[in-house]
Amino acid sequence: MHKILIHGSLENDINQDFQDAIDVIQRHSQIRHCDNENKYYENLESQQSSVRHAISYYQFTPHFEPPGPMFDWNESSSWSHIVPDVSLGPLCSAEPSAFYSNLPQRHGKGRKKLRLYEYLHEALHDDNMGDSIQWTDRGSGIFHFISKNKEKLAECWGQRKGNRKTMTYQKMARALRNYSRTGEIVKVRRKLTYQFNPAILQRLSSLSGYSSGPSSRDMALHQQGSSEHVYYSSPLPDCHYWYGQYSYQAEYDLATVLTMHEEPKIGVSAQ
DNA sequence: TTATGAGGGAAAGGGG
DNA sequence: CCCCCTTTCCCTCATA
Repeated sequence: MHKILIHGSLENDINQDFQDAIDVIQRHSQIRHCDNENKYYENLESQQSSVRHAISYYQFTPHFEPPGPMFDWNESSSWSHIVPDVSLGPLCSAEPSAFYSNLPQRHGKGRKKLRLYEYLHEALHDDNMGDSIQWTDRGSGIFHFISKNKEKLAECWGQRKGNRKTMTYQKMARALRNYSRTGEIVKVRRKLTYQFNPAILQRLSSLSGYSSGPSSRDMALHQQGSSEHVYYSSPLPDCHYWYGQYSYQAEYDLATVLTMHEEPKIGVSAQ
């Protein structure tokens, strides 16, 4: 875990983050064998309602379908190429970056409005947003915001939507919290860290063509995680696995989620 | 103690 | 008008 080859300004953030991740993993590798359930129930007391909602939602929706039809932009969009290192200046421009500027009009047929989780997935593959949002573990859809620049991403989101007032991280995070009820994204117990629903992630990935062609940014992150190979060995969990393991999530912290891939699955998803 | 992040109620906004 | 998905505001709580 010594050498991390990251270019430019990301280095500090990533190093710091990676260090934190290791930290957490080490700290929790000692307790995860016996403490997962305890942690869950412990926290359930404080957030029971929303978590239960999420759980029951999945339980009664074995084949999870995201609410509503998805956007219909196809993978021949500009997603297949990555702008290497284009600076956006202080913030993103009023117009969406060149990277995904063609997306909005691709929503013509079905859902018209871009959803926040879609935007975040875009940003995750946008080099220009690398200082604001990054994959923590792409394989399991875990990502985090960079504290220092998270407001930039929020502002871009707000501009994209054409909101009247400036979007802030706080407000964006409120919207993110709404997802914990419907399940598109859940909170991982680590600062600024969230996780896509695997079904959503899969769809976003296939639509964006990113499952096959990682950007340079992804490669860098891949390298970051390579010293802990379990990061990227994660198969796409099925929905049962998701709600059984992750969506309680909320109560599992990053280390638990990540290390879970090497643990035998707990028999929660039996149904 | 302060700063920062997190959680969520409530109501308004705005598109479909 | 209703519903969905936020957006906006605001308050409380947790923790580093």
